[in-house]
Amino acid sequence: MLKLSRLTDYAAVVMAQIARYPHKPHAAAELAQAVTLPQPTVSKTLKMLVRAGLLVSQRGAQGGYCLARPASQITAADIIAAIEGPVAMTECSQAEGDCELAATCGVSDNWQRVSLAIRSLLDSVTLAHLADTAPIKLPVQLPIQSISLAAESA
Amino acid sequence: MLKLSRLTDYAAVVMAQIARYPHKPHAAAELAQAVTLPQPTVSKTLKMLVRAGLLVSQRGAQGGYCLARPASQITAADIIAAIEGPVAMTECSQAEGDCELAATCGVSDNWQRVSLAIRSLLDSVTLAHLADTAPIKLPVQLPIQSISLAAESA
DNA sequence: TGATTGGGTACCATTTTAGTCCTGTATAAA
DNA sequence: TTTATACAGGACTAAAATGGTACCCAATCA
Repeated sequence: MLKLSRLTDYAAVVMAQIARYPHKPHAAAELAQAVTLPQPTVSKTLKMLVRAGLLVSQRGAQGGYCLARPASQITAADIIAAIEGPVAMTECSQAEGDCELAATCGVSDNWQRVSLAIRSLLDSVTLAHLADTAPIKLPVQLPIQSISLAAESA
Repeated sequence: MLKLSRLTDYAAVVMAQIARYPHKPHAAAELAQAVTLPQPTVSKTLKMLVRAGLLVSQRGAQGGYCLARPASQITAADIIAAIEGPVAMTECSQAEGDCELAATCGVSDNWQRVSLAIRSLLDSVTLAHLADTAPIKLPVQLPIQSISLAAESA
């Protein structure tokens, strides 16, 4: 289904929640309550986001989590990567030379292009967009034939 | 990682292989050999593709698999859907009302838009493109601000 | 009639995912 | 200085998805 994992989904929701009140630290318990999810799970997600550098944490009383940078500078791709690792549609599009089928498959080049296009789409969507209740404006897909700018050839 | 499952990858490779020689039926064993994958696995994949209506099969001696329609009318989204089910990034973007967090999450609308954009990207890539050894021309992502066409608001 | 080739299903092993818990450490306030 | 608060890290378990295989049946053609 090309689906995000559940944790990634949680991460987005939690990040959005923080983004809406960016000026105070948010404790895990508070966030868990706000998004009605079990606390340990939310905690786990938060830790991953810190390790990825998207959140900063403050220990101790009155501590909690804050965005590491403005919501407009955190992308959907960042959040996905924080939980699931780098966005890549196929095995071979993440690391070079790992796929010993490359010779017979003859599809990898084009998959990688698709992967890249999705990646750049996700790069263009920021947390500020996600957290906004108004709809994001996304490019509508034009027919391929009408597009002049092409990916570089391999 | 937002990754395709391995079977989906196989499916694309196998479909591309058939697309390159569209005029004769291809036996599972022949295809397995061509793409150097175990035969039972290739068979399984082929069966799924038939059930999804992307391939037609012919039993008996000299039988095999053919494309159900021209490669230019089979999309990447079709292939993915055949193996993994409909393309949808989040739980709530596939079926309405299944996500009881919708009230607190406040992100679902925008995720759905992103999901739709990816979907239309995948709809625009055909098997003919994938099977082609020349690079596909894909739209380069423009900055969101510069895009005038917006998704309909909910 | 028998060889060939796909169809369907059930099954198993492995990996991934989700979720929980425990113990340790930093911080702020009393 | 003490104590309550809150994050850090890792281990562990349960459940689900995934990948792969095997088996037997049905259709087709020579």
